[in-house]
Amino acid sequence: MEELATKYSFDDIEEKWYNFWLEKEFFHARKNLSKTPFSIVIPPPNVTGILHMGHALNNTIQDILIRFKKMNGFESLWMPGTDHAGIATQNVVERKIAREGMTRQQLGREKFLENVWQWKEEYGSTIIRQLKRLGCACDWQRARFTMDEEYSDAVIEVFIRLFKKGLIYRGNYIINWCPRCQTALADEEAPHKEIDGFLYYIKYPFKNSSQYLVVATTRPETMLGDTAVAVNPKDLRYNDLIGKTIILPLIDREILVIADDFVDPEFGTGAVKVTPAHDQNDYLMGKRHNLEFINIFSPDARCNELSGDYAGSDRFEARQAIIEDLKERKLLEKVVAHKHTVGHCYRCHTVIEPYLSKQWFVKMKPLALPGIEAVEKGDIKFHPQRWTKVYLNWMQNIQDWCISRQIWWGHRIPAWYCGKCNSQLQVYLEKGTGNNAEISLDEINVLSDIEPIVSKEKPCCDKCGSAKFMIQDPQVLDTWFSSWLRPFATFGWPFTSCKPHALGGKLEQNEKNKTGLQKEELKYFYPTTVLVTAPEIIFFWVARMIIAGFEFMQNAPFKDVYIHGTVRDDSGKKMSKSLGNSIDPLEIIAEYGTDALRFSLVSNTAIGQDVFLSKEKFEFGRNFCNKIWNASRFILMNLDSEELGGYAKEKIKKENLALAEAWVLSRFYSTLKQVNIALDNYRLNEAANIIYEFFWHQFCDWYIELAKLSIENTQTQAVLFKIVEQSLRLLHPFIPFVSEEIWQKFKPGCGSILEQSWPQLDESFINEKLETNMQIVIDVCTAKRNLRNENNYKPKDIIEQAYIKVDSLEAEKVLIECQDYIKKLAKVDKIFISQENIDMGYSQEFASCSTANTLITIPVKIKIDAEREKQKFESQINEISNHILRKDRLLNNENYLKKAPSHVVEKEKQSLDELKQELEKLIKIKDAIE
RNA sequence: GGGCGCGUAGCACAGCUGGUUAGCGCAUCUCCCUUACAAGGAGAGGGUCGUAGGUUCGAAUCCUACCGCGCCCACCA
Repeated sequence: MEELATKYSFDDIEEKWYNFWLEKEFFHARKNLSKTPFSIVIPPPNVTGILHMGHALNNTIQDILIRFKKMNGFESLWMPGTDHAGIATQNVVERKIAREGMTRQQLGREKFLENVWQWKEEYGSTIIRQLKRLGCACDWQRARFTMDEEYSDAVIEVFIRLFKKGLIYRGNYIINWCPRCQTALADEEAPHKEIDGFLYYIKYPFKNSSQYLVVATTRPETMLGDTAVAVNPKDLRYNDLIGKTIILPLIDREILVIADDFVDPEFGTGAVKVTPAHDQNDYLMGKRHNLEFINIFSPDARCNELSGDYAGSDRFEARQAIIEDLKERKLLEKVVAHKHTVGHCYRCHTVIEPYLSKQWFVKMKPLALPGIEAVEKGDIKFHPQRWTKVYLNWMQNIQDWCISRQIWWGHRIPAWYCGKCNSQLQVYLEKGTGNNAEISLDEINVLSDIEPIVSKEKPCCDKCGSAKFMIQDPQVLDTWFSSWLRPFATFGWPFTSCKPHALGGKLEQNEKNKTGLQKEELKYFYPTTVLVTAPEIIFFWVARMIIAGFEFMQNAPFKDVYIHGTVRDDSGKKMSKSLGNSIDPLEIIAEYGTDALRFSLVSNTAIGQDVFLSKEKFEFGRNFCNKIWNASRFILMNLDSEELGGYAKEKIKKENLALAEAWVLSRFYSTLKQVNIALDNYRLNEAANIIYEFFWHQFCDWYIELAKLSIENTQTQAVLFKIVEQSLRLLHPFIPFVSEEIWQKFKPGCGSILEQSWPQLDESFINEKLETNMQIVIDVCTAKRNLRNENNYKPKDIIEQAYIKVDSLEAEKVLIECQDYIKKLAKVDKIFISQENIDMGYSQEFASCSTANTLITIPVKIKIDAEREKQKFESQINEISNHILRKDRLLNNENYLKKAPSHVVEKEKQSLDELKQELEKLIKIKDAIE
């Protein structure tokens, strides 16, 4: 047997086993009708992503479930992949080329996209490599990227289907515009944050009058686009002003005072400036009152030619300038500090500009209905349950989804316009920019007035019949418009990519087979079993996947949704790169090992609760891995290395077992039982902690120590072998690397631990009586150790003998049988066990201590302080008397006896009896001290 | 404005549908380098479970209010 290091070293081991698993294709799942499928679709990381603690937690949870189910005989599929992450990736590449002194506009669409693809090839798999380091058992052969050809087909197909159903439309609305990314954003992509701003009170003078109306606004710069002032019709202060004309300061436009219920008389002055092109509410008011929509900004949020003297200045510069100018004209009444919420771009955090533009939308209300019903009926369950409400609330109030983005990286919208038949597009054709056209936002707005032909391939124009002048819509789709198809698009749905092509219009045979197989696999694995994700993307992704599942597959995409908590630092702040408080999982892996990271993470994660982390917490997992390593090392050292195979076969016969052996087996199987329940209910932390407790504090602390007494014995060896080998299987999903490494030493040449079956629960080993008996032994040992510690005896003060007096024949029997255990664990040479008056034998040469069934005395060479000894027992007596008092009262309570379940009462009675006995015993002992 | 979560030992957390004397880890203190493991072993101390009511035979657990902390959603300019 090779010498093993006394410290577990994870260097080299992790990569070695990961490659081994890959080579053996353990992560690859196939349709297998003899097995039940278990499948998970990974929340696809962005290609720009690097592994952070949130990923580490999310993927560890999934990996545990995947490995657990695989060992339980399921066909376990973990479908991986990455998202193209339109805006995020485009931003990264734009920054990169900016360092080279270029802009994407200078490069042009085609060249820029080449750059992005290049970047993706180079860096896009970073996160995949990192997931591998984490040990993820993903079926990498199936990895799909949202921009893969096959996947893109699904995206386009879905767009076309929804369009044909009338569920995709174009509309002119106020959308969230990010002036930095220069694209529209969905509502979910523009989270509102509270900011400290000001409320500016501005005087709006009436025409031909010295009077004015004061309006309050947080964004004075938008006044350049004002086309009315609104008051509440019920507001008596302003009633007679309705219909009057105001001269809009700075720009000298005549606007009217209108009446609208929207206006809250309580807020500000009760008079609101109305900017229909730059505010959601004002837009609606504009519609109601037929106001003019004046867009004063260009897409980069600079004032445009409609903003008079301010043209060309940035929106925030314009704000300052306008304030100054208003002050100068004595039109600024006052400025008050004011907190309000403002939308921010979820990618670059720039303040959103509400912007009137023509965009593509998905009509969500009808699509959401089956997804609402499924959750209400419980066909899809959230864990923990509370997220159900969050989901339902969003689904029931769902807004139409803005899916067009004015960026280049993404799936291009399959809408076409004929440049020949639409005179507005002539200019555009003349530019000769064709399919890779770079179209400005204004031009997009022009396009939006033209009826498109929606088609995957370039279509022929309805009017002129030619495809020659067809121009494709330059916009791309929201990344989530591809992500929401993941549970089925990853299987090749809708299976159109093997279209008849050049070769005589026939499918090649293997292509045909491939499609057939994919269809069967989709049927087999869909719906997937569980989705594991963070609360942040319930709306972005979870809800939309459910919608897509019902719309395109007529079925929910998964049955369970496990929402885990957010990873926070130990002061409760969300871990993020920008806050600089993140702990890099790769650093932890390097320092403590992957298994330590995983085990620490999981044992710290109560279901659905946020996880608070600090670096020290990872020592917990590391120490445990080391403990497992050393326990295994000890066992290996004592097994016959030539005969390892024999231990595996050795049948353990219950009737021949010594108490400790029977006990540890009983403990093992109850542990297994509890672990199974916990894992079936997604309570991973509980499962981890139960195994931890068993392995360390029962198996190692007690059984291994006792096994040393009979380590030469084959049966002891067989028990050690069995427990450690089976425990490693339980541990494997949590700590795959170290469990494999050690398991291989116990069962060399037997494949992988991952192929082994999960331990079968054999309840016949679970025996309460036996656990009680073992507890007597444990109590005695603990008491003896205690005696020594509490009196602070030095070794020389003690004569290593113990006199144990027991109060029952049964306990006596157990203790006599287990003398050797006590000698070993309590460190005594001689034991005298007797069932006699427990109060006898006090003397100043003996220290004493009582347990539930015994009184233990040990001879010491120094004199016992009788007073102290007496006090010790007195305080015990006090404590027990209090319990007795309480229980007496309880058991004398008629209502209790009537209403409490009988087993509870029985237990209570029994416990009272025991306490009374113990009290009696303690009193006797105390009285004997004198 | 609505919704959700959390306040349990110095710190960070468990405690599942209410039922023994409320637990784990870290930290602290004492002893021990006992030939698997000092990343270890043996022990100890430390909590009126945020506050106040209520329901109940019985409350950390259920209800109500309040006080703190955090998150999410919402068009109050």
